[in-house]
Amino acid sequence: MDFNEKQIDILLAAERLFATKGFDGTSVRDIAHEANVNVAMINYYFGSKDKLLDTFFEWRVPDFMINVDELALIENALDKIDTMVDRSIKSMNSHRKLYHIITIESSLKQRMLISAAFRKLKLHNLEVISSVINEGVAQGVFKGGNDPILIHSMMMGTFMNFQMNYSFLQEQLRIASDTEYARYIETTLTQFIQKTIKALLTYEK
Amino acid sequence: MDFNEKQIDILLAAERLFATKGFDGTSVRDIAHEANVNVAMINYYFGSKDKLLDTFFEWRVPDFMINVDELALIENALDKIDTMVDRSIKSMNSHRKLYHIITIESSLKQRMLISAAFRKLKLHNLEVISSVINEGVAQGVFKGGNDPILIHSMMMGTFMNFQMNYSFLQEQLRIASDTEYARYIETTLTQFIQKTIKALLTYEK
DNA sequence: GACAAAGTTAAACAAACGTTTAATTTAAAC
DNA sequence: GTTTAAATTAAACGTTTGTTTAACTTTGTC
Repeated sequence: MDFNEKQIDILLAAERLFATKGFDGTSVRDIAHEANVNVAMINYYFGSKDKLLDTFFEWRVPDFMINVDELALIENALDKIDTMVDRSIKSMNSHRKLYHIITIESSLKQRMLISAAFRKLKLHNLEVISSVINEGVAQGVFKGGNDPILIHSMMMGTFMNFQMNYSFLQEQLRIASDTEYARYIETTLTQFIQKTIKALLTYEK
Repeated sequence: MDFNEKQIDILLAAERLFATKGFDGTSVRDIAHEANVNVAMINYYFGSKDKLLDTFFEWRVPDFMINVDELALIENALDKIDTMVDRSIKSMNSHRKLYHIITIESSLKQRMLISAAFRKLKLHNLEVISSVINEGVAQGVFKGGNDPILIHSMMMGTFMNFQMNYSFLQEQLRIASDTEYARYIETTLTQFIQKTIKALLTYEK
């Protein structure tokens, strides 16, 4: 999975355009123009527009996997939650536009390659969360009876909501720039999700 | 805002197709075929494909507004949260496919009419949540320092995640049918969000 | 420097797109 | 029954779509 300069130009151009116009809303000519290459180069290198999206996702997907090794070093269950959330949000946020596209595309159509890879990713991250929670329950730090699927959904959903309602939230939070918004996600939003999960896992009744 | 039978056929056909294929992924010929009408009827009645989406949204948007009158009758702050969440989820869930499309479309493009109407809707619901929380804080039932925007985002995001990751979650939760999934959202997921908000608002530190 | 392979280009391809036209049918009004 | 407007149709409109072609240039190898 190594690409030459021109291929990377195309992948990055596609990433930018898909994020603002969607997959169907972006033409291969748009991509070619944005990447400063000839239209035919996209089919030459990637086969088709669909395969470009597949390749694109496979290129980025490893970045979204939660690192298990790092978590294994942490003993305290509450700290584990914090680190897990922090790393998850950071990885999604660093490629947030891609994550946006993938979520939309896999929710709309049967994209075999993407759906399969995306499914594996979610399954991995779900298992990591599950084990962190179960460990905390075993230690007596967390209350039982909380479905990890729901907690996982809450984390992913809250983050995604910040992508999908970007302009509304930027206005409401009085955030001027793109970079400040990204920083807000990695600080305030991350802390909110950490607090929410911990509140939930220690909540009586 | 009253439509004849044929117009409603078109709106319903569009709703079904947009939900599965997206707006750009659906052609006016698809819609015409699904609604059993001539292609030209869509432009005849709605002007254009874009205006069809606008009309479509305006047609449904009142259903998504949280009813303030009902909440005013409830005194207990915790009960207010429960009712507010229950009604929000119920309304979104009853038109969940439309909500799916609108979220995607308004996140991708500058759709003036939709964005404006959607913005008003979110603003209304956000204000309702804010007042419920502030009331609870004034009563001493809730801890202060929780931004209503984040709680609102959490609720909407968690719900939306259940739309966007439909097949993954259906598989993980071992839910066989569409109706059972809808029921799960209105029971288990609703309770989870209610619990999460209450845990958050009463959480120490 | 000849040769083969890879890279690159403009042009053309058929198919699908949203929309409009002009002709025809239906419905309502008098 | 005639007239007028609304509804409906098949066909065509000009664009744009993703993809392919065939000619050309660059690059690396012997």
